[in-house]
Amino acid sequence: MEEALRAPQSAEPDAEIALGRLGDFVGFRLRRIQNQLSREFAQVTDRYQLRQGLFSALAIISANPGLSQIMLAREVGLDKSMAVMVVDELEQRGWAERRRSPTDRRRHALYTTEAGEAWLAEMFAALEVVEHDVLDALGEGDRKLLTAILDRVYKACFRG
Amino acid sequence: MEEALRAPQSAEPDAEIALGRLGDFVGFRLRRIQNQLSREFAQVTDRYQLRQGLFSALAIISANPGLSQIMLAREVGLDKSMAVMVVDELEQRGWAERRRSPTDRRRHALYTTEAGEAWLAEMFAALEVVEHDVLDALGEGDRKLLTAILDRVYKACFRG
DNA sequence: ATGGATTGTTGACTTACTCAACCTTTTCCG
DNA sequence: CGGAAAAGGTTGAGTAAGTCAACAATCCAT
Repeated sequence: MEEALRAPQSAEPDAEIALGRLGDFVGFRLRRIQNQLSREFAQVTDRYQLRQGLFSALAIISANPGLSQIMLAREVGLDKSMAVMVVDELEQRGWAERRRSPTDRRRHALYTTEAGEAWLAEMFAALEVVEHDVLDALGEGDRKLLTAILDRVYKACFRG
Repeated sequence: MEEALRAPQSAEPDAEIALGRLGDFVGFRLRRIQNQLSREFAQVTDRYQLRQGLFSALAIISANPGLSQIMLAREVGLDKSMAVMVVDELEQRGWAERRRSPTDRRRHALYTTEAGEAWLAEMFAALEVVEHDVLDALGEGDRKLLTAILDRVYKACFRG
């Protein structure tokens, strides 16, 4: 980007923008990356015409069959009212279903359908493409290191 | 988390929620953490009654005096119309000002005011408190490692 | 000097999210 | 047992953030 697309009229300090003290903060770097990644991810999901969060919700359901909506909401960091809408849409598309929990009739136990699992596999493949550049830039070792560190950060977020 | 806060009535598989294949993706971990961090950060900024993004915008302006609104927008990942509103509010609060660029009269060159710098210092201090738990959980070494890795990830995001 | 591109601005619109109220069901405890 | 309290789920109103298209002013090129 330093030498490509050289615009004619004005000096373009495009790549030379300084972060200043902002660079000392983890949150800022996280935000930048996550913004960019979710933008690329949105390009994929837009192709499928579905709202964000649908995918991760279904993935969580798939990994934890029978969990309740509140637990789902807590895990993906949404309000319980948002979880309702997400599950609504998952059900409309035939990718997940609510069954009343036999032990606690307040709860809706969530399960994926076969179609849901098939779509999940499709999306996981698409996601791997999105993250491919990132994972390439890191080696195999750094990738594991990153996830390990991120996990510790995550736990610290909720503990502190 | 495993044994603390044992709720009485129902089995709480709170900490035992599996990530499944989702755990293989960097984007998911980033999203969780960033959600949590920005929530804590919002508690700070809410206390000051200001919109999100105001702080990072002013920090960028402070580190790059005279930059244009479009460059600012590009750096913080916003639409140029959003940059207008952010700069509007920064100006209303007397923290930044627009001056017409002498070399290109289309541009607004952005500068911080003294009050803006003072508020920035205040916010940086508040931010350090927010990130304190996170930085504590990581050692000094891991913290530098994390920022280094995140920088490589960021570059990969824009290069690829 | 005419046309095309860039910067900034405005307004309409969409979406994600929060919040408060509510109903049902379960649990707690006297 | 029988209420009080709490949890799960649902709905609807309201808000904040962000996209998008159109526009005026300015700059650059030929």
